[in-house]
Amino acid sequence: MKRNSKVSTAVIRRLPRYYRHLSELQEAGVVRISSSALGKSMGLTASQIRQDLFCFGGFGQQGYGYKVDILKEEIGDILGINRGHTVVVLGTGNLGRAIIENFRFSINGFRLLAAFDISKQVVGTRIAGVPVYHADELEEFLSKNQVSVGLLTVPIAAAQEMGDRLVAAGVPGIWNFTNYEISFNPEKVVVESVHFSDSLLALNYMITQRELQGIAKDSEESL
Amino acid sequence: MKRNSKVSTAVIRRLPRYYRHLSELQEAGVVRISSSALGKSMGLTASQIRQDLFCFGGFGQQGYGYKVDILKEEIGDILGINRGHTVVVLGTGNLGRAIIENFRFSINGFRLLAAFDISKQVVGTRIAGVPVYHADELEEFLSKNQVSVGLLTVPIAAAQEMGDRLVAAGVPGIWNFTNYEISFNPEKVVVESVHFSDSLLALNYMITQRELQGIAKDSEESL
DNA sequence: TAGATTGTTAATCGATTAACAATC
DNA sequence: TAGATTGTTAATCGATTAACAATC
Repeated sequence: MKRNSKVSTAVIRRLPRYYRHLSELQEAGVVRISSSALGKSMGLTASQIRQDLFCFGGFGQQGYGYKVDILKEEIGDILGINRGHTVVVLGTGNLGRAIIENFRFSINGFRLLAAFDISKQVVGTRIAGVPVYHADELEEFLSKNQVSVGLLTVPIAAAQEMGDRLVAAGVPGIWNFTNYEISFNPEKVVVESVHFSDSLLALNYMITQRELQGIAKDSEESL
Repeated sequence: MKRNSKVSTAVIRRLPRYYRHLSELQEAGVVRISSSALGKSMGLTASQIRQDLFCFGGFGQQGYGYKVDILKEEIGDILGINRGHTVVVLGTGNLGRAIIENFRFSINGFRLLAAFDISKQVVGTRIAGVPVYHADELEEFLSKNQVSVGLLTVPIAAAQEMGDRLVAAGVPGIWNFTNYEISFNPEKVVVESVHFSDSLLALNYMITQRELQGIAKDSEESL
């Protein structure tokens, strides 16, 4: 597999979407797809899809298109789905619990090893089969287990400190669900944040634009 | 306020980040900030920030910079935070419940009016003060209340149908947390999706790149 | 006033789209 | 073979960065 040394973030952000769409196609029993058909269903141009895949080498056949299962497999490899990566969850409040119980880690190539909290009520129990340890045991656990990603769902006040402890223990990835701009040495760790409020505010902007256009249109009509 | 008819999505996606950073600055008691200082703290260039704000007209003072409170207020207005928008939540499983209990809607300019579900155990109760109605009552509620956004946390199988019902009732925005590519008439509704798995897969890609670089480096060193 | 920093235009860079030869 | 569709280069478009006059 050819790997362009520098793949743009725009392409990287599209890869999971490709993977998801190809999974849906595969489930629907689609065997083969052309770049133009895939583009139509995803709202992208055929050219862009071919250009994106070209970053990693071609996976199609000229005159035929792409085999859905092969392309899905290849993109999965590029995303690192088969690398045996692992997660621990820090914080088992509502959100942490919801993710533990509902998010299909295995489908995304991750094993969920454990959760950590400080509440006596949950420490020592299991959530959806996942053991919950006391946060004091974090370092010991990390020294005994290869952990790829720490998922932060702790209260904002604890976010930076827990993150620092993960980084200090050599965890290479942080998946941040706290609505807080935690900051780490980018040499040591990759941070991916899910900011619900950024998402809602962007939606709010788009709705507002519609409303304003509606008003503008109305006053035009009333002229 | 000058509104460029066409503001790029790249700019729109940065607006909530500006808003969040300015809120943090305000809380920290910072009164004034220059584009270069804000850029440094957000990882953007000063030029980009000035260019972004220029889309909406200038909010700063030459030779001085930007007043944090004024800029925050202006960006809040651009995002539509003071427009009295409202939300209802569809689905009160773990994730829906977590969002209802933890997400600060009011800080983002939204009022959370109600939740809907089909489970007898929750219908008729309140979650964090929010009434839970039966999904059958959705249309009646929507006809009596101005609802701006429907938050979808229903099971995938129900996502499209519930979304269609929102759209049919004239709800202008859908905030989609189901990991499913629902599709609606873009003339009628704006959809903003939060795909946890896309986020984790992008993180996985970045971690994998690090690992591969590490290996490449190791084998260089061993030469 | 002098210094600082914005508002705004121009230049550069990068991403997307177009085009087409290669080939299945 | 003829038709279809990719891989890949070139052209275009848009976003970011640079520059600097305006002005606080």
